[in-house]
Amino acid sequence: MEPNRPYHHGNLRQALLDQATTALRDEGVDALSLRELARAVGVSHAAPRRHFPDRQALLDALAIEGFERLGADIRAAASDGRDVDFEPTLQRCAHAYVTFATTDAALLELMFAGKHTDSVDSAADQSFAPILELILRGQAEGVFEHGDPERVGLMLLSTIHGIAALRNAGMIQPEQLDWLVDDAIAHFLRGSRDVVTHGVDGA
Amino acid sequence: MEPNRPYHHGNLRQALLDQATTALRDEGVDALSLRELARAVGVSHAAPRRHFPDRQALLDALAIEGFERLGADIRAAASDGRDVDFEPTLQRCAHAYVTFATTDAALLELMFAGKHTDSVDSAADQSFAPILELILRGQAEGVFEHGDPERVGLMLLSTIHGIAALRNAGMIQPEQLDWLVDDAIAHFLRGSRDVVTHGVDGA
DNA sequence: ACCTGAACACCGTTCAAGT
DNA sequence: ACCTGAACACCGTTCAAGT
Repeated sequence: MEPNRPYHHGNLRQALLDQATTALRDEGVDALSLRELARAVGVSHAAPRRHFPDRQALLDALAIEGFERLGADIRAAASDGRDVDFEPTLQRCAHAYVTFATTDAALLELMFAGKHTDSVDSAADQSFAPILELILRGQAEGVFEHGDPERVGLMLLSTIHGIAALRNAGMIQPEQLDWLVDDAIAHFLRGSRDVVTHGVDGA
Repeated sequence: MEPNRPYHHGNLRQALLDQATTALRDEGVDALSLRELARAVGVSHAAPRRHFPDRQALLDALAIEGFERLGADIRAAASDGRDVDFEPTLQRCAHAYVTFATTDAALLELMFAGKHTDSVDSAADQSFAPILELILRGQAEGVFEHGDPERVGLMLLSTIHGIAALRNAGMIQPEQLDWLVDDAIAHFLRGSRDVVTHGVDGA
């Protein structure tokens, strides 16, 4: 829309990332080619190189954007009803995670592929921070399982992530999804009946 | 070694699968090319097509072999001490799962990629059968969490798989792995209280 | 039945050259 | 600084042809 941009874009980098995000959702990782991205954006096949030295750099950037969006989704779910009960807040966060994970399954795989650089790792830490905060709050209120928050957080994350992964693998059916997430949350709460052991009662 | 085999192999299919398994472990999925496989096995680049119509067919076959091996590993862990306590048996199974998953991280991704055919799904079901059996036994003995075994099984599987996935993504450190798995198991047991707190020393 | 060899379309990556 | 266009090596897939 501007008159004097160099060739085609003021911001080729973001245009490529946006196009890649769509293509990733529609076609999967394997179908994601730098050449086709360049074509779709209207630029020569060598142009992306200025912004992403190789294909992996593009994938890393996508993963970082993914973690940022995931973190924002979780944060939104957490602050949505900060003034109310702990359990539904935690549930909203978990469902936000699973919704993200199932909506952008290919992106999720990318984010957890583990081939990425340090910058991706720190983006991941950022996105999980609100979960840790929530756990601390739950422990302070006495409704969440005790123990080292770091480890309990990894445990909760593992469970929710595992549910999402099994769903994306087709091993969990859509109808089971919400149930399982709520069960998983209940597993980590103190005092809400028969979840693990059966909690509260003395002995 | 035989004198009169057609060109190079009596069993090209298995030779390709074996080579692929090694390459997968050493180089990852992206580096897995049919042409290089054919080369490594000493056959023309078009030869694999008789056995695997396309690349995905090879990946599916690898996934099936993976599930068979995983199932065998779990079954071995389960029957290793069938006559002793339930908890250590379950722990051995879970550790077998995680060991498999972290040793063959790329293969695990393939197995849970979800793009595969029905034959892969049934192989997956087969490999998880011993877990379900074990849960039934644990419930009968009254030491394992109650509830629909199908759902509790998915829950347990999600948790263990999630731990393995986060480990492969680099978000869980090697030293934390065993701890987390044992904690996860304890989470599903009845009567062994306050699992994730600090366990060993008296209250 | 099983494999070969050439061919096609596509890709990631590189680099001299343009503006 | 940012992009183009040609070039290179590699790949998956196809198919007529060999044994």
